[in-house]
Amino acid sequence: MEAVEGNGGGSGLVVTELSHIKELVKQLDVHLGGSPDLCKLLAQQIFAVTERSIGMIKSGHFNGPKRSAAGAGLDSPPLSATPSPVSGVSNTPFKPNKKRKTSEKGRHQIRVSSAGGGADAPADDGHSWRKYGQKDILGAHHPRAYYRCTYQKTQGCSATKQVQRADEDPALFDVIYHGEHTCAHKTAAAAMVQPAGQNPDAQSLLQSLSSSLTVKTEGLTAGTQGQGWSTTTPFSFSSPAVTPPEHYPFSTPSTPENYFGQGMSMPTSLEPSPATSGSNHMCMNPFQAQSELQTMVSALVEATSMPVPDTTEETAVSLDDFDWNFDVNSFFV
DNA sequence: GTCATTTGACCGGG
DNA sequence: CCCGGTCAAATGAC
Repeated sequence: MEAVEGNGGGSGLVVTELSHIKELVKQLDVHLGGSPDLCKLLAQQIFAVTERSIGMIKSGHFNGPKRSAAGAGLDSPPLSATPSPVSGVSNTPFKPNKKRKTSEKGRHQIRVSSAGGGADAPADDGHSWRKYGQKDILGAHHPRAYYRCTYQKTQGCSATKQVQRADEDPALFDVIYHGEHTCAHKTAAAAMVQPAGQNPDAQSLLQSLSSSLTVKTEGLTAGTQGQGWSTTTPFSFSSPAVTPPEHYPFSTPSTPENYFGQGMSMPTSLEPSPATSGSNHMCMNPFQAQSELQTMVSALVEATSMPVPDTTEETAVSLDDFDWNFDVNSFFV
């Protein structure tokens, strides 16, 4: 089989790695046994993104996001986290700058589905947000909502996010995260800290998974240089237990069913036909996909290392609900 | 009463 | 001047 054209010979390896990921996740499901459903949720996310990546690579269409914001000049978080505009209270009636430069802390854009279908916003991402503004954006069909961490005032958390419904598909939302959460308050999903490893086997698998992802990303970088995307995925997996990125796309502490009940686009609808890839909203380029994958995997690593909270052993659903047996090699026919 | 959301105004970069 | 991001008063929900 010849590798797919479009981006060097790296794609073949990529697909191989992706199929490997799926196998690993499968095994993970077995090893996790009575793990919380969050683990399962994340595993499903990994599956979905994996398939997306494969689809993109196969079709050779790495159409980036409409707005080049994501791939532009991210990262470069030159601190300055401690602004010193304090003196503003009292005498001086003059207001501080209401606008910040776009060179804020690290940004991270993701695309999520609405929860349930009719929702007007993506579901909880594990943090408490307070809406502080909404604007109609030129050229966009839907307004953009601005959120900031609920605990910005009490704990000085500077995390913010922007949520905007996708132009074409109202079920999808573009979420851009700014800054990192410094607040200690998180919901169950995001509060997973690193106690003691309860499932060493699973952790081992996940670490292996992480390695696969890293290799894959490198392959893509080498094969598709010059596309205009900046490989801005500063995720580091050198240590499995070190602070991973907090903002991973999905997480539902209370009602995880919402995601996969119907709103989530599942495997069956993920592989339409390569020919019509133009009208599809796969607005993530491979690097973004890898970013999502790595983020979710890191969350999984955390999840596996936490003790079972509420002996909800019954929640051990099987991943067999989805077609894990789909053959990656079929893409190369 | 407290807290979150709404909404128009304001600010500043491009 | 235009447009995106933020502020803050008004309003609503609990």
